[in-house]
Amino acid sequence: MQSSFEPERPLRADAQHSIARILEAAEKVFVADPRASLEDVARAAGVARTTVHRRFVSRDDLHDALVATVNRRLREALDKAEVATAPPLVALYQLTVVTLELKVDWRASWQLVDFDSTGARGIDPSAIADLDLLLRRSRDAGLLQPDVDAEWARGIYLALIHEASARRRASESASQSAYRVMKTLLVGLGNPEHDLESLLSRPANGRDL
Amino acid sequence: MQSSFEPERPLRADAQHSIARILEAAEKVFVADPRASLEDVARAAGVARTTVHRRFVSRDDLHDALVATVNRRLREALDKAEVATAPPLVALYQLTVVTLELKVDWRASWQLVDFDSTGARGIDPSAIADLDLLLRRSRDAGLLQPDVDAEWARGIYLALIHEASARRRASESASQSAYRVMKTLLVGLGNPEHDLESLLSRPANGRDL
DNA sequence: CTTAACTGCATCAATTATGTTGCAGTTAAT
DNA sequence: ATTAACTGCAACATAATTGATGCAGTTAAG
Repeated sequence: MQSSFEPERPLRADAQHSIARILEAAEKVFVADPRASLEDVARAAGVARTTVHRRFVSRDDLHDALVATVNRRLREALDKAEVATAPPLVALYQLTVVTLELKVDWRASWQLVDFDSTGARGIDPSAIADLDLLLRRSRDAGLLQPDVDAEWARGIYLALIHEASARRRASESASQSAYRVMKTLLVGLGNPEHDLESLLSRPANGRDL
Repeated sequence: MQSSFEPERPLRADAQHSIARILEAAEKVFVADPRASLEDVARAAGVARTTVHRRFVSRDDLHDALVATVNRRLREALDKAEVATAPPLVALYQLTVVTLELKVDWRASWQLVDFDSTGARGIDPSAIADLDLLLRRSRDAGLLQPDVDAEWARGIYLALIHEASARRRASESASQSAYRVMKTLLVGLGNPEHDLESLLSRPANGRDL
């Protein structure tokens, strides 16, 4: 929210309920069309358009709130997975399951998150830190390649989750999707029978492939 | 474009030039803000707003044209890579290099493409067919796992390219990025020293991880 | 129960985006 | 060189969106 430092008393229960409904409706509507009007959002939320404006100063404010929602849920997911203490593979798997659901349910809001900033639209830096911690622990446990690039690993992990959530079929359970992601992350799609390591042995100059 | 079946004579050279500049400007502007107005686009293109409207009936029409541009370039990339005849690994690598550039230069337009449709905003079905052909050839050549899911493989490949293009650094050359993508696609990020195959041995139920 | 908060509705204001038209000047194509 | 096409500019029209306000009725909270 845009308000400087929230000095106000807590909102009444029905107001909080309105906010929740508006956020959920905004997510639904913006998935279908990011350019949808706030009136569309209000209609989907079952509230009057003025209520949307009362709760969110502007469209930007609403966007900020959606990003905040994603950040909050991501934080919960990280905490739930116990990234700092659980065995890396277990934590990675748990995190994958929950984050998959988060990306399925909050796809449009997720896209509003700016992974390169820490402002109102930025990603929670502690979330990135926790994710990196988990990946580092995975590497140190011998799970990931010792020389793996941290940013690339993080990006790939999130990209795989994104992809899995995008083409998640009704027939596939969350755990199956998570399994897919983990397997692709760790061993890729290559045939283990084939000696791919030698085929890919020229990191200095990719032209040699 | 929206026009039903283009019965008109070819456009004059300067008009074609305007169209090209507008499309490039639209790409630039929409990367920064998908909600930007057509006036912003016109300004960036160095033409009058009315010219934009003359060349593109509506905002939707402009979007269609951007999608068409992506489809055209993708087609060129596939042809250039000789996906049907070149050795799979070579073709895959060539395609990766060119598609990486395409995604870097036309990021916003790429996002307008609907991979699940074949309409005006849909992806060129022949492009998907060619990509699938290449992946099938790769699988048959023993490069990919024999039981790999076609849709998943295609999605992952594009997701990796997307990720690589998103965090492509100035310091990294196109071929280096392509190498990264290929390696991750084929062997993942897992440590080959570690017996990951056995860790990941329960495809039926991911919970057993 | 009392009160303050919240909502819906109607209304108004201001801005912005979209799209069209006419005209004068310029430019590509034959 | 002639002509048709194209562009910029100004002007106009319209619609959509955003945002604010007042008021009456309802509801949560003490």
